[in-house]
Amino acid sequence: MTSNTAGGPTRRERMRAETIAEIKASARRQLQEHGPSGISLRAIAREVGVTPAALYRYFDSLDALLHATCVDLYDELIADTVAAMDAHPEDAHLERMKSWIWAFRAWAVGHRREFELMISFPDGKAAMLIDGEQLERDPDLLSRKALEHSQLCGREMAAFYRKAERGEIEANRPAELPAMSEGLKAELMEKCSAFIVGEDMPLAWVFSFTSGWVRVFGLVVMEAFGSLPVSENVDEFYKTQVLSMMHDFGIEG
Amino acid sequence: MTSNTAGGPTRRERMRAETIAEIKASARRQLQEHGPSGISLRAIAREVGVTPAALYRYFDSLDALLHATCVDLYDELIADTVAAMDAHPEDAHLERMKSWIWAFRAWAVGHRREFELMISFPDGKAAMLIDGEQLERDPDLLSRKALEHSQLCGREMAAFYRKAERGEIEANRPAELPAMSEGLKAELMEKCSAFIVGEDMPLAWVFSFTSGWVRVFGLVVMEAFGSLPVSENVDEFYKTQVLSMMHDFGIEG
DNA sequence: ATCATTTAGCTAACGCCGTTCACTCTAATG
DNA sequence: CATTAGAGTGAACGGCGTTAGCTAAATGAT
Repeated sequence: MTSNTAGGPTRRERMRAETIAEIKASARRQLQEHGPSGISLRAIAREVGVTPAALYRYFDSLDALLHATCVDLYDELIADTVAAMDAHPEDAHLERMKSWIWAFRAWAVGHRREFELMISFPDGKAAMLIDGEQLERDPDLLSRKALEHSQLCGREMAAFYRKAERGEIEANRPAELPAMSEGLKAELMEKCSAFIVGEDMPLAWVFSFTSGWVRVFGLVVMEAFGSLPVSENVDEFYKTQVLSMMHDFGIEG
Repeated sequence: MTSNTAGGPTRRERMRAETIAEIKASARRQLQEHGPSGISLRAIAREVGVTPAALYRYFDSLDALLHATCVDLYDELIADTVAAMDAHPEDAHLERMKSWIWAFRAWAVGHRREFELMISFPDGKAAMLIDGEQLERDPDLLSRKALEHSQLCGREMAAFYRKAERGEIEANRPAELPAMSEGLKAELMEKCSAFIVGEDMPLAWVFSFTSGWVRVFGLVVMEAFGSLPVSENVDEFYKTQVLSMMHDFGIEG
């Protein structure tokens, strides 16, 4: 057996978990100080007080450690976002969506180095079948985490739509939908059923949601990487952008 | 004297330029194959057929080489964009702006690795005064290149506005402007006078232009980094986004 | 044509880096 | 208590960016 009589984690397991946490913390520190490419296995070992080789008992490679760090960062972003959203009542969907945006922005700008790592971490494919045996590093885990993050907003959107449909809140029809092929319509509906789990909103809502998602992403990336053409009044600029997006949904205020 | 009697470049200068080109080409190849962090000075030296140390006769450091490469990439992007825009007559501002978007997108998606380098290259500050002597690496050169790129679009926008103002083309007032402080208004006008050189457009146009710029940037980054929620019908999705942006300017079609 | 100077390139070395392998010691297991 | 699995070590390999000192060739001036 791998666990003791009490069923809890073994002493060894606790020690191991603690070491892993220490390693990750050190990696994180280096990430913040020297950027994604400045993370050094040997430096981590030095900081943890251990031989470089010892780290291989915990991670298959530096890449694996980076991947794990990346996953942690997503979890952190998601936790922060959830906390921000939960500052508003469950049915204040609009406010919760705004909080989602603000939390995303705050996190990305406050953790530029981390955000850089998350955005540019080599996608999929990197992990493949080797001798028919699946690697530990799940290629899609990161995409799934990113999806999980966006779903936080998608869910609110869906709930908002439902309420509007029932006439419980004021919302006009989203702005006029551009003409598009059946193919694009289908793909939008399909891909966005991933964002907005189990709900089917009309195409106009899905389209506006996707457009908004692109706009927010653009804002956040530009600000984090320093190419936003507004710097002193960024907060307010975001607000005007949010207003403009809400307008697309036929919502004012 | 450093040049011969004919006034043209010396034999040595020609050789030197050729070698530099060779080095850059090799760096570029490695960038495409192994990504920004996979560029190795020693590998370049190997490929060029020279000792690693020899490269220091041409670039102060690997970082300097990367910086130079980055500048070249911007020039390439700008050249491509200009060529695409020039496929339309000088006064077809709308078409030229669309071409700008398409060229940007095509370049970024067709050169993901390069785009990654350009976006994440450490900004400013890196180059500072050393012993009161300016370094060769100009910290703002990259920002200026990025500006140059966006100005290509800004100029068309300004020209379009001028024509619309003169009543030579149909264009309604841009959509209603969200309320904003004098501070933001001033900053928008100021920062965007950088995009739209020498012209002063009304705030509503400047705001819509900036919003559109953010949207395009979001689209391009998301597609290049694989987080765009549309994949099969991307072309068409871009078109709908462009239509939606044009709508913000009060333009249909 | 000769000499001095500039310049491109070399070799060798330094101190980093990620990774592997064989080994030891210690702590948990049966 | 004997066995075993796990954590850790030390040494090595090849690769990296960078520096210093040297050589030889091309250049420019006399």
